[in-house]
Amino acid sequence: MESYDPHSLEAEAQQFWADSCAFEVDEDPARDSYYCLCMFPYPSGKLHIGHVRNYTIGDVISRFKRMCGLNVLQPMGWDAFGMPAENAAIQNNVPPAAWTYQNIDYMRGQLKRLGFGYDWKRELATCKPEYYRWEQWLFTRLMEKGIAYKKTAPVNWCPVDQTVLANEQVIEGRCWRCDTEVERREIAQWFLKITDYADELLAELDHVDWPEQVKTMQRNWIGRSEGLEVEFEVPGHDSLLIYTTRPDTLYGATFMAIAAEHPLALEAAEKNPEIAKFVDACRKTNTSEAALEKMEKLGCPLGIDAINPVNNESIPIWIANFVLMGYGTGAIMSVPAHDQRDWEFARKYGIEIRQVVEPADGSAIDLDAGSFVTKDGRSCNSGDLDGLEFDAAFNRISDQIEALGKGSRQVNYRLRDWGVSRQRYWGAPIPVIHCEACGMLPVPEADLPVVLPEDVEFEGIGSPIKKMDSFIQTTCPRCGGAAERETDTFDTFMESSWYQERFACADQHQAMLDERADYWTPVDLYIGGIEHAILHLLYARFYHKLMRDEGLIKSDEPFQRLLTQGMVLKDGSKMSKSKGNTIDPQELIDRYGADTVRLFIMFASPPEQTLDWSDAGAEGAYRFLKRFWTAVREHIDAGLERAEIDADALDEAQKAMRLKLHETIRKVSDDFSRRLTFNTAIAANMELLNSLARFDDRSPTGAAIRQEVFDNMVLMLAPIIPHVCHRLWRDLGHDSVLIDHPWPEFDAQALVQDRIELVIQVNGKLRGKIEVDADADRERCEAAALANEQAQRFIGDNPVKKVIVVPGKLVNIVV
RNA sequence: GCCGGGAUGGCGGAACUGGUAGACGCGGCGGAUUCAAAAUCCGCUGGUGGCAACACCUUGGGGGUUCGAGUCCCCCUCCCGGUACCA
Repeated sequence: MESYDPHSLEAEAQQFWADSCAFEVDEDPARDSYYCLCMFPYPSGKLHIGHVRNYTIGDVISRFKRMCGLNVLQPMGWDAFGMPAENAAIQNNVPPAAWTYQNIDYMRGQLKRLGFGYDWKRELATCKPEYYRWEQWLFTRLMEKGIAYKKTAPVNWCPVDQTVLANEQVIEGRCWRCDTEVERREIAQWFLKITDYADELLAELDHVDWPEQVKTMQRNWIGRSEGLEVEFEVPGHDSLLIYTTRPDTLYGATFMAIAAEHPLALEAAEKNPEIAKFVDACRKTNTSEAALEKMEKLGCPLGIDAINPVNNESIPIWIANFVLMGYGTGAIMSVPAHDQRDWEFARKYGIEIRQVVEPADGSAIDLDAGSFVTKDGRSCNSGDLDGLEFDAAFNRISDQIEALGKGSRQVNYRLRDWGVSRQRYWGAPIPVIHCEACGMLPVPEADLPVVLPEDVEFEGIGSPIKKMDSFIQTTCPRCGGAAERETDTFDTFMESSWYQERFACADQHQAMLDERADYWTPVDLYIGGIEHAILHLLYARFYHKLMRDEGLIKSDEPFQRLLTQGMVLKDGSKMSKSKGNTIDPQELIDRYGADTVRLFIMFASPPEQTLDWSDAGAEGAYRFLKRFWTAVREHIDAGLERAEIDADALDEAQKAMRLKLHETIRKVSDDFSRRLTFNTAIAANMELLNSLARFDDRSPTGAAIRQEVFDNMVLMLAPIIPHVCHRLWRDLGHDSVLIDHPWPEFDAQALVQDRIELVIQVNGKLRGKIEVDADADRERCEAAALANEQAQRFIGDNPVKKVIVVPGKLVNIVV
């Protein structure tokens, strides 16, 4: 008998798909399309096991949808710009472009070896000018619309390396390369006004078929709030503008806090060395929110007071290290009695804590123990707000402030505008020219793309184009005089925000998108890691709306349905190169073949669940494939005569075998289409094979049932283990092409049962099982249960209080 | 800190709508086959007690709702992801 040889049969199947261009698809208005997209990889070197999981899920669903008759598009490309290429360049003296293209070639080979059904003619890499030129083009349009604008924002600065650091490059407040304490620096950067779209981004979450947890995270991230903007006068200086969602607590404001970079702070620092020292110390911190929230909260009195507009009281202004200039107005009002952070700050510095909200029942609170944070109380110590509940107090004080001309009601968002400038080399150049005379100008469309020079040498750690005259020197598109190019590049989230549309028309070189984008998109199913739940998925939604408003596409949202794959962890933590715990699947592919790797990763857990990786069970997947192969081969080699199956003439064992088969088809179909739980679909097929191993009927009817089981198993498993199924389908005597064969349907008649099992419980505990006619009514089930010997034993002399019958399932006797 | 998840045998997981906890697989133990081993096949395998029939216990911890809770509610612990310049 021919033994299972995955490597040769996988090569053969892959050759067949390649020769027949099996996965190249075109727009066909007569057919329903299905666009299944997996988040494209960053070409870091080799595939890791998280990629294998992600892409196997996508391939399984794509192949399944194709068998359901849909016109399926499954493309693949490369998110090719990013920091690791620069780090590799610095370490190994290889240009980032060369390193990246080399990685792409290797990883493409790995993807092909795994048998994923991609339409490779649509392949794209975001580092190619033909791709990023359109991003540059859209950006110039956004500059003209005022959606792209420039302002200063904080970055992490290493004073020794003289370079900007990513948050990831700051380790416990220090530079990852030279261990120097990192400073915060304000520099001018480009932003996209995502806040203009905040309401739409919020509202349309209701129209997409996404996991509720992801929608919740995005809602919280956008963080819409209604509050009051209030102006506090500062005698002798510009007034302070603050925003609060708790204007009902204005009477409890006992200090103001401003950022170290605030003009008032800088002004005071010039005169007062104490303040200057504090302001300087405030800069020695990471810009990340987590770091800011967790660091010790420190303050320094400014020696200047602000006037609270509600009662004209003078309250001190403090510089606080937890207030950032870039976010909001760089100033906040502090109400220690009703905000925990303010409470801790006030206790530390001996600032007054004044209660202005009391519990609705009038009971006392202990402000020595902590702040009292609630919207379910009543105002007190607040002038004419006293006794009012939150909404009434909010409205009365807001009316008063507005009447005084000291502020107005405002809707605010936690969401901040998207900073897209990076002071790095390996990214798409920002298409802007600086002219002394004419200012900042977008690069004219005819001059696009602004091509990033790829043949560069890294001297030190900064971006090489920042000192490359041939790149920088240009002429002003308006006055024709000498001018300089912007040397910052785009955030790599820009490229990954629109590739889903570009895949629909990747060969279009006259425009960013064409009408094919409207045929394929929105993406029917987008699959990728849960770690992208906020940033990438929010930016992509925003970018889609920008393209829509530019007339490039009709739909409102890019991804109709979202499947968030759980992280693949190793020893309980996220895999990363820096931790050295990435898992290379190549060894498993070499040893067992692609089908085993695909089967094993899909069997290990359901897609959305976090998976702590261990390859200990791979042998089991390989064993199943061998058993399956051997069972089919034995059936074929036996060559027994097969009869037509006559459902009415089957014996008990034959009926039971067909019942098991059709139950399995029903379950697996549901797992594939609704639940997306491939682990249970595989388990059901394993059970089916186990049942078949015990079915040793050699009669013509038995052989026909065995053939029916194998045909259907091959069809059900084809999306997961396509290579071996491709081969077995042919060997089972079929001329058709398996990938285009319709998905099997279960035979309802085979599922009909005469007798079913009922569970008997006494007081909710399992005490026995009985068999009854499938159509037995409540009374008969109850009577049969009460008559059961086991049940009797546990009922004993106790009176039966109640009997609960769940039809078809159980009888619970309550005593 | 804040936001979102998670916790079930030695391990990965199953239990889909509140109804038999532990499907399926790994590992382990025993057996068949073999000169022997690998491979393969068959059986057993949550814990405690018991010769056994069987009983009791058990889904991170504590409380609650219910005839019945892994599943729903409240509180807590630990772990994971995100936290705007990792992608």
